[in-house]
Amino acid sequence: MLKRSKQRDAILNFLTTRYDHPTVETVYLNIKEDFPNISLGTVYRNLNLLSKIGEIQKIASGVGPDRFDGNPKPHYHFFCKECGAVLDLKLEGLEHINVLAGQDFDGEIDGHITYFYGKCPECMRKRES
Amino acid sequence: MLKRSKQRDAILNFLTTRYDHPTVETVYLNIKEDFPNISLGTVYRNLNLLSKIGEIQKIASGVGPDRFDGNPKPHYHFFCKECGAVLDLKLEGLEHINVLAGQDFDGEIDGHITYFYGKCPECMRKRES
DNA sequence: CTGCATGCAAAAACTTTGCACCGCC
DNA sequence: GGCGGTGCAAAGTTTTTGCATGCAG
Repeated sequence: MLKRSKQRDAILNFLTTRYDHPTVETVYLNIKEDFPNISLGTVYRNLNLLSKIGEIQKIASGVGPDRFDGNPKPHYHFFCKECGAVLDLKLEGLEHINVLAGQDFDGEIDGHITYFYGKCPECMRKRES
Repeated sequence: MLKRSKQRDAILNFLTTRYDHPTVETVYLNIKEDFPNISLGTVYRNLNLLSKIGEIQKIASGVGPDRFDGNPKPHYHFFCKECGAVLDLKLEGLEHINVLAGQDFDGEIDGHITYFYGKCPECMRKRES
């Protein structure tokens, strides 16, 4: 029932070339270069669809628009408080915190969402100058 | 420069009586009982102000509207995937994960935001029946 | 008085959706 | 040709903001 489309292919393909976790708007503007008639609604629909079927990840920072990650494998993210950049972190899984959280809790802990924040390497460099 | 207002007092006071992390809308409707003329804008302004000065916490789940917590002390939250409830967790600080995250990262890790998700005690009970 | 806070409404920011049409299987 | 996907635009949701007025210090 899932039918392929050039637009969706292009969106997925674009996302795999970017490591800066672009917003919907960024995806839209870039895909538009190849598909001048594509609509924002289509980008939203496909981005949501792709994240639902697990081919990409949606990152909701809570500030500003959602961002998307072409890497579907679980990993952690870092948000720079200075420039707003979103970076991938090299970090082993933190499943053990689920256990900690469950120790004093009567419900069921299925997982967690964590993001780290601070100053990114680039902004550190700027400050030192 | 920070001038007191009855509305803000009422909002802060209301929040300290609630442990279910109400949304702006909920706060608005409740405060309205005592201040029928209060506007949603005022509630937003005060909630944002209070969280900025650290008297309350803003919880951005990424889905639906933000929620607010009258307890300013750092603690972790749990989101129930079934009923949407937001609960406080009894959980010691997880500062050690900041260290882990920083081990392979050239920037500065100042902190993290984590929330856990799963099934809350109440929804567990319902399922068992 | 001075200026922050409020109420009101408009607008901004972000996202979803209804509908007619298009194109793949 | 049937059905999912698209483009377009309208509408939905959540939040912010400009402005005149009100009230605390």
